[in-house]
Amino acid sequence: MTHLAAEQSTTIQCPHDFQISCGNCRLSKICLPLALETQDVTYLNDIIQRGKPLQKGDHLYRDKDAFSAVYAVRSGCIKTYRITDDGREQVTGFYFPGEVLGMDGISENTHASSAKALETSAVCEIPFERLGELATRLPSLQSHFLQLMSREITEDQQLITLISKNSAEERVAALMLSISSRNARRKLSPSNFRLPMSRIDIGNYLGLTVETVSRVFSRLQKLGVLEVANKEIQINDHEQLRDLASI
Amino acid sequence: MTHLAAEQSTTIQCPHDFQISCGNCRLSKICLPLALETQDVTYLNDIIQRGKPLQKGDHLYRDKDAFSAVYAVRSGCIKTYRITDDGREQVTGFYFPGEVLGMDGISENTHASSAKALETSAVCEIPFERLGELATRLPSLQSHFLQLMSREITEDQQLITLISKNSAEERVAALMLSISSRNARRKLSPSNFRLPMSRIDIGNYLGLTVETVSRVFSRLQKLGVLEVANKEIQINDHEQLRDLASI
DNA sequence: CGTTCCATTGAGATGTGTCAATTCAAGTGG
DNA sequence: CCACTTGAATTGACACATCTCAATGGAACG
Repeated sequence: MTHLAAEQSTTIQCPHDFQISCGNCRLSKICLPLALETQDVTYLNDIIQRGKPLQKGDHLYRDKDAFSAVYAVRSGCIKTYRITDDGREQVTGFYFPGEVLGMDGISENTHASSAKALETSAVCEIPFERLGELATRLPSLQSHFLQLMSREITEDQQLITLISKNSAEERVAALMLSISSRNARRKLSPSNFRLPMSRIDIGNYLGLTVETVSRVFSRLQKLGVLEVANKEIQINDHEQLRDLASI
Repeated sequence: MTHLAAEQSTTIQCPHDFQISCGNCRLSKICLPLALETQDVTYLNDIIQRGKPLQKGDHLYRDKDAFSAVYAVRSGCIKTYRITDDGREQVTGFYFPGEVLGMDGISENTHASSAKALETSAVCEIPFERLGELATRLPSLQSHFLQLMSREITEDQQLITLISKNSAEERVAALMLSISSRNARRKLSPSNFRLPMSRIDIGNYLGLTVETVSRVFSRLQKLGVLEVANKEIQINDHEQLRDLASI
């Protein structure tokens, strides 16, 4: 890809670069630093650890691992999931760059879910102890972190509503719109993107079988709302898609 | 101590009493004060406001109300719900004594759901600003509050899993077990209780229709697992109920 | 003591799941 | 570089759990 080639030739803006700091990160406007003054960002930056990128399939953490940090995605995509008592998987979220995950581990000091990279991904590790200390000194950090957790709650509740009240078509349409707007937030195309997750993951997340997801995509394509070529999605008619999602 | 005893003999500890304090509240062991030292409990107690009990059907707050406080239930039961874009209701939670609600309002400074009393209920109002200030001084309060929010997240994710992976029978069984264990936590009978919510609310919460809920209750009764007399529930066989819930 | 809402039960409709077959994409080793 | 393997995605036919519609019974409350 031309985009990637350009990044590599300059060596500055590689999204997986783990030498980057919060201060010069493209994502700081939508990530944790959001509410902080320039000086305070450096305090936050100082406690953050950046390791080697995760390869596709690597785990960031696993269910029952000791909880020590929350994570901000810098590139790639992470899915979180839990295993039901009878051994099936339930996908609970997809996390894109700028989004923070791992907060479900706080209550029991143990992760309540597992997190796995859907493609090569870089994450910032934010040690929770030190974040807590810092938050007592920086009220705007405390309040922003509470907001993040609260947003996680409202998003989970939206998903509950989506799954329990909406048809297969509406669920898939809603997910496509969600991914589209999260792309827009990162200044990427809201109409053309590559899905990082499989149909299986999509179905699992939305409470549907793979077959149903596949059929819905076919139907939406026949309607001309979007074009699907394996994982490449092109949204042709946002408005109609919103109508179909009843959102 | 003697003074307290005297109080009890005269005005018997009414669960709706709004003169009660965190220090002498029966629920302090499972509620917000949980992690606090005796002295610190009084600080918390000082910022808490207790009003007149809510009557059945009264709203504690409504969707889009300005967010100013979270609430701890002291008696009765509160349901939270949101209205979907097409005007239908989605019940997102039932809150029993000792449980804290309203945290979904933090992210947007506006409540993301409505909260309504299912029966006469008393609540403690905890102004969020002052809780935040207090938390910066009492680390154990900060961490306990974060734990509360984190638990809300994991519970929502459990509900997502329940709705998207389990049959009607499993969902109803799981809810009965949840209510049973929450009763046990408050030293009430885990086998005999009165449901504060209607079948409609149960179905709505679990992503089922009223009719399906009703049929499931009938089936469970026919199996001898529990006895249902309108809202009175008696669990005869916890183990079998757990099996049916696959939990 | 009627009115109203809630709960139960039955019969039939339907959206999604299940099972199965085929095609397609990606990765691997000869 | 090609054959081979493996998993992902699509499509069809059929089954079934739950929904919808409808009727009745029961509880609660003024």
